[in-house]
Amino acid sequence: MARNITPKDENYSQWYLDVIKAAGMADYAPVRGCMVIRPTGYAIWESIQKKFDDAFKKTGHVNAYFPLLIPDSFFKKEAEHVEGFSPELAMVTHAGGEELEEPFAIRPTSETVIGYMYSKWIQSWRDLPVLINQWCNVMRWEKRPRLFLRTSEFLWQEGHTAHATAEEAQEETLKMLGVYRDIIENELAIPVIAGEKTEGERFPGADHTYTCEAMMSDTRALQAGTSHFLGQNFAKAFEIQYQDKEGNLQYCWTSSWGVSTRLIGALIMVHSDNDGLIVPPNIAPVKAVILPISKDESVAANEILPKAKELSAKLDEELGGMFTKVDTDFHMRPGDRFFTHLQQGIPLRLELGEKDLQAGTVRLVRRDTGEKLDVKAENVIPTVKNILADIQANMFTRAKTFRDENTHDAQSYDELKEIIETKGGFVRAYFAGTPEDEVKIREDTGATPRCIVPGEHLGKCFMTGQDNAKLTIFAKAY
RNA sequence: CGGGGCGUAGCGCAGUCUGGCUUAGCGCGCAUGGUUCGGGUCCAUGAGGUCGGAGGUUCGAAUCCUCUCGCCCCGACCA
Repeated sequence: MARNITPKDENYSQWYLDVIKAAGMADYAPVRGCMVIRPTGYAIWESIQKKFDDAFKKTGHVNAYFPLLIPDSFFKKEAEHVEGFSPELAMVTHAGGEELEEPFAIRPTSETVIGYMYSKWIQSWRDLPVLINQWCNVMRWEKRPRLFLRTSEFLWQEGHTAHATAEEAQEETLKMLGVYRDIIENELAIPVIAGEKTEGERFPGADHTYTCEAMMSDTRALQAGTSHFLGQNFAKAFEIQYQDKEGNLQYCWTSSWGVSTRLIGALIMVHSDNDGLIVPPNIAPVKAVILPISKDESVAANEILPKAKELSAKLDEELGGMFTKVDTDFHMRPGDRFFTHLQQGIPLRLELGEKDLQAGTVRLVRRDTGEKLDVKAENVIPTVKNILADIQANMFTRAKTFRDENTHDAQSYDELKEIIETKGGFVRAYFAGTPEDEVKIREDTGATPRCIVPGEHLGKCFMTGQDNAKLTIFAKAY
């Protein structure tokens, strides 16, 4: 058992912070609510970034960059957007030693400035669609920050698209939701429910908001990615207009979608254990670590190390990239070296010691299950490939089983309250209430509607009693 | 912003009530040497502090008083 990590069931929040610290992923910055993402954490972000970026490019998007500072007045152009964001804006009021005539907001999201630019760029139906993404940092002055989950500044991508028709924009919104779902499930091994948000949980300025909703290992919910159909709200606010084939001036239909470094928080809370971080092989910057082990440092360095390097090179070639690492910290005892890699979440450890050399084997140890396996040297490469695939699948299945076991149905409001209070987790119930009802539910139970279950699931609303209410997931959320 | 707590070595803390017995300690970590070595060895030696800051009381302040800065937790808030 790791001695530097508080057990989950003792204090979940502390466990989460301890895992981050033990893995060396992040540290607090001198500015309140801000964090430094350290190399181990940043490598995971780069790995996640690459998966998404490749998928965006495949679906026809291109990257661009818009400025960090946005004129304050831009936030006043879309009524709901103002209301949603002004409380958490950070402003630049002085520059060059003088007070600015108009303060600049540090972007909390870029719909406004991108809308402004799109209105200049888009003239004709021939200019559409515009499919642009940007990777950047944003700032939202949150009252209660939490590493990776809610920091004042965070890294993310925001896609912003403009289309000629509502149908096309809606299709784009759902397509990107699907891309998110695919990557979060198949690469991050986090099962999600990809559904629409209720009115009260909608993005300020959107007509429809969709989410990938995940369950953490304490059964609370986390929004892991969102995609918004913005209708013509921003097009009208920023006059994003084009001439159609008939020569008529039309407003565009826009969408926006984003995932952030919050996904790293999700990764930690879904998969990790009391020994520390666990990263799925598809995301792990280092998929396997090879440890030459010997009582005699010179034997380790001169006799075993070359074999370890050879094995590493072969594996990298077979796995298609630099994905293994050889541990040369011979001055450390094996136990210390094991823990270092364990806590960094490296999926697989290959031990190459004198005993293994004599037996002609390599010992493989899985991070996810702790299972140990002695494999004949000639079978190491195919076995590693199989085990990595198995770890990936196992992590997803394990998370999905956990989520399903902690999902319950409620027929009435009383039942919903009771489940939230006693069992927690996701509660499915038919709901057709107003945003005011959502507030009441939150005040009564602490839970909020996370999303509407996709598909046609209709029934009688537990709150209003009306028919054709949609099956909705309620949970306490981060 | 309301309620509570805390600032002493890189981290976690004791000492503060009852000022002097501390040259400000302890654990972890770190450095060096030895020992050990397949899931966090053991031992020795050592480096590391303007006790958050300013002012005051006193022969004497980490300790008492005043002011001030910051952080954490709970609540409110959080597309």
